[in-house]
Amino acid sequence: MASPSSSESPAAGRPVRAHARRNRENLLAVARSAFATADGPVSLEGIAKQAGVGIGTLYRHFPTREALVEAVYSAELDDVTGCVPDLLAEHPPEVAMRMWMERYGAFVSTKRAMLDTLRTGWVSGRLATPTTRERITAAIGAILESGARAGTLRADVEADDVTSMILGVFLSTAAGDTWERMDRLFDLLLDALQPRQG
Amino acid sequence: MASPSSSESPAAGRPVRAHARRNRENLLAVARSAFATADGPVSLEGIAKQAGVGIGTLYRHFPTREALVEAVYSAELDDVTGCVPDLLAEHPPEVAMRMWMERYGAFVSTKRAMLDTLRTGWVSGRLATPTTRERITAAIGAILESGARAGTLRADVEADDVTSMILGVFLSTAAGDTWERMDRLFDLLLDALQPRQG
DNA sequence: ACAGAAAGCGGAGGACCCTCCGCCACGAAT
DNA sequence: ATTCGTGGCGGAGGGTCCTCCGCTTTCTGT
Repeated sequence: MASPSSSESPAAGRPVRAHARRNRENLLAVARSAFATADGPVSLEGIAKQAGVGIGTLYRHFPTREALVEAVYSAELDDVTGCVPDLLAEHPPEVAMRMWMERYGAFVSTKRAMLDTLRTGWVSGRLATPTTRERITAAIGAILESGARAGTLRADVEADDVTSMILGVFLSTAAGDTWERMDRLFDLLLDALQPRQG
Repeated sequence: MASPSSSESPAAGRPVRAHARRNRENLLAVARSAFATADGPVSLEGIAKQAGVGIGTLYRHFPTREALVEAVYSAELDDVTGCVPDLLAEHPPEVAMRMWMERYGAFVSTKRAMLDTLRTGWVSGRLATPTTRERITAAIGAILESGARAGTLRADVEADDVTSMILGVFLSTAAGDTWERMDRLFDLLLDALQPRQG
């Protein structure tokens, strides 16, 4: 459009075509806002239309609803996993763990509309997850390890199991309940992570 | 069809019409088998067709997918809740609790195809649940109370929170994982139910 | 510059979801 | 036995999901 040959970004990732990349990002942006705003179910055809592309294009970039949702979810996850070092620097591990749960919970609360899709994707393994879940598990693993060294969190728990439990809390909690209830469940979970006296 | 006047059951529940009742039961039976057998998603239109009724009839009896699923689920739940007294009679409460989780888990494993629908219904409150969930919570409550009296389970936990956690374990567990993983998660949960030493 | 290849696009199409409404037949009342 | 009211029935219809395929646009080689 502008210059004669290639002005877009010659040595970028996979999408060679410039427009393709743009479409993808556009789609992602529209989807993010749609999922964040929507109360009820979100129509993919609506997202495509709003992004000014055909439904086929949407499905080319994100082969399943799950893929799209995960892409949106994943894009904002860095804030959540990134704050672990800070938390660990400022608080003892067992406190950091609790605070991080809270943090993650707040994040997920804004993603209610995606939860079902995410669950399905994770549980079915259809979301070949070297992606999201492992990042979460890594964050938890870091806190856990730190707590194990300090002796304030038990050392014999797999981080991925804790991921499951936290995820379980989200999944079994309604959008209306939110605060108190989720807090109690997290407290319960944290009790389970105390070092065994035996 | 057989006798001239009313041979069906004159003073039964709501459905006055004999055929209506039969349709309902038929639908339920087909649905049960469909959900139990199916790998992928289950088509309601398929169920209706297989039961020899129109889709409208299915929706008349079960206004939403959730209602149908819950009806199927609920029908078999008595075995699970009913075994609590036996368990408590033969084992100390904390052991009974663990065994019951296992029992419930085995039951749910055969209901994977319904899980998403059930979750949505429960969490959204659309399934005005004087029904299923409360029966589960009552069962848990019984064990919990017995454990509190014996001093082997903590007394300061709400039964409904335990329901949530167990449900969470189911929801965050894949059909493939099943055994080991669910066991570990239940162990974790049980640790959280130990009496606090503080 | 030009032509050929193939990446990328859009939307028609088949399946399913749930709603809505006109018709049937069951059963009661006469 | 006949008639009437109404509970119950079936399926058409509008919306969404995802797949598939023919056309367009961009890039590459000469």
